[in-house]
Amino acid sequence: MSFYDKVGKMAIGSRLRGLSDMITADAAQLYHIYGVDIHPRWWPVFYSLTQATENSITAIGIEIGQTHASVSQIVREMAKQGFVTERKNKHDKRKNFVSLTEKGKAAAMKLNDQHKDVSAAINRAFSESQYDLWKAIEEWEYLLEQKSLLRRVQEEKKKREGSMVQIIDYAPEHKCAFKQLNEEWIRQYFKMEESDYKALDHPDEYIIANGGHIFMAVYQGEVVGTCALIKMNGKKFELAKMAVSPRAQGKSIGTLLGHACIKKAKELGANTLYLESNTILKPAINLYLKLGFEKITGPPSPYERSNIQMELTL
Amino acid sequence: MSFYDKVGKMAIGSRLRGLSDMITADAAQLYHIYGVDIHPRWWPVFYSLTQATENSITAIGIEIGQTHASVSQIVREMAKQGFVTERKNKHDKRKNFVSLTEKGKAAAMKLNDQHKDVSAAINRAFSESQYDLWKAIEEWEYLLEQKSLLRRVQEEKKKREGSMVQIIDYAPEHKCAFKQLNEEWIRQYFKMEESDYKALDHPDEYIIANGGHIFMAVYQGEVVGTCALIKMNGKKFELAKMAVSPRAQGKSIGTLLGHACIKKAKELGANTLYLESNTILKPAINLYLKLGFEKITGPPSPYERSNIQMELTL
DNA sequence: TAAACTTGCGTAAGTGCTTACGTAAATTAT
DNA sequence: ATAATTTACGTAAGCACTTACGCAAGTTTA
Repeated sequence: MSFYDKVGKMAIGSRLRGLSDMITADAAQLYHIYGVDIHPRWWPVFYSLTQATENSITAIGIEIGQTHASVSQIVREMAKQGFVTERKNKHDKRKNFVSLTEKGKAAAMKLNDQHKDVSAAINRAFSESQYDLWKAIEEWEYLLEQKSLLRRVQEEKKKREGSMVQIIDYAPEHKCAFKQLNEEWIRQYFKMEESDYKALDHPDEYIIANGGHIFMAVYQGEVVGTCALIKMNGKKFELAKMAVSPRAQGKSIGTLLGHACIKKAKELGANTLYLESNTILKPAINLYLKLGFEKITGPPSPYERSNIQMELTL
Repeated sequence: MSFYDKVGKMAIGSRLRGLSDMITADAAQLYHIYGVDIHPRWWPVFYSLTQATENSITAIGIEIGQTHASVSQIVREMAKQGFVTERKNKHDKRKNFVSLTEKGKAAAMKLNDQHKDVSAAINRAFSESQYDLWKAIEEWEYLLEQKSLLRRVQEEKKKREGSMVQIIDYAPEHKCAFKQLNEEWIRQYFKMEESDYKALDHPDEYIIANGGHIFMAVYQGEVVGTCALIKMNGKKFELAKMAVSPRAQGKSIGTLLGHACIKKAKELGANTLYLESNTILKPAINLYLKLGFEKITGPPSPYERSNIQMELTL
């Protein structure tokens, strides 16, 4: 079994390149057949110069879709062989205008024939083929323009890693992790407050014994996130103490914790979920919005850092 | 209008390359995301070494479809970074066995995840697309394997040039060209004989006045080929004095002359065409066979160089 | 009107492969 | 058993581009 088959379609890049090489490979011989002693890479420049009698380096580059540096090199080589002449522009002395010499024009004539024949050969190959390579390339160019391969892979990574995250119920051995995960982000953006210590040091009493719930997110055997449901009254719970380790970000762990909390709240008979946050925590606010929370104006919060309140009706 | 559009499908090579670059462009960043500090081009070697714990340079090259030189370079770079170790083979001291170090194995683990995600992303892109790029590439690989682009272009060239060849009737001003074209090839392979001079110096008397016919092939204003029909008796004509200038070969001029002669012979009421040739003139014999002539054994020829006789029943 | 920026170009160096070539070891032929 | 060939590998250089950088000439801004 070949490498391509083993690796699968991931090798599409190499394969495209291989086919391109296959097509380009004969190019050098081709020019020989037509009796023009030029390098294949000169062709686009030749073509460009037959369209406009005179053109500047950069303009040619733009036209043929290459860099000015590449054109500059090609022109130097062509000039050495006497196919083109260079001439500084009078008005703008930076510009280097290039034009075909008589020898260049003669070669261009022959290249024109070659262009016809190559086009005909390729068109014939296209008509022989069942799958439309041209359209397929166009489609992929479009697809990758819309969303780069990098982004596509990142999405797959997130999905795969997300599926490896387990959301489990809080247990006494998580007490330390519960506090640490929260303290980490609070200290980064704000400072620890009185109410923080109450909840983080005594989750059993303040949250669970009070009819609430705590979830922990586990990734590869390590606790990397947490989120709590705190009972406010019979039908209303607060979503609080959500924290995800920075080392585990980009795995949609927040979303998973959020969904788990919403589900649990419903089970516990809640009809409303409430939360407090701060607008400088943009990714968090975005997450809450995605979960369906809406901004409200409620009673003042005991937390100093709170500057936004949100609610979700279940 | 872009260069690609102007040039048409001839640019398929560049376009393939462009797409390949587009796909490969993100590769470097990709590795960074997965926390492995390697060059993208190392990937196939990594992959190969995870399959077989230890392998030689050339064997890896064959597996991943690259040259041993390429692998040798990659391995040198990888070894410098401590991803692989090299070990001379005991039995065959030429061989250099390469294997992953612990660091290499750790990186390979991460690369495995990356492989999964990239494959998934690409497969998803394939499922989003309407035209099957993969099959299209496969088809083109096959098409070009069957008949290289070079040969395809040569065929188109022949066709185009053939269509520019005119077959005209002999006129007195062709006398010189008629002799020259024939003398050229006869002297190259054999020597001029008595009968040659008779026909070539006096085509009007020996061929035309005798009820035969002569065709001349003209390409770009120049006489580049000729062929004569010599009347043997009422119903039988000899196809003779066929000559094509070496400078005009590869344009199917022989075929065009042959067809013109066959058509004319029919018009002149012939039922049989006869010819004499020599088996060292392989392209000529092939042409005659293609025109429908078959080998016969007839009466001895007046030409020394003749060692084969052929006939075509009209 | 000087300073800051932009544009056009050339040159150098890098990229990821390849071909070409040289050397040593192993195998086969004589 | 020596010579000729093949194999395995490393190194260099080439290919067709690119990016990076520097310089000079133009243009805009303060």
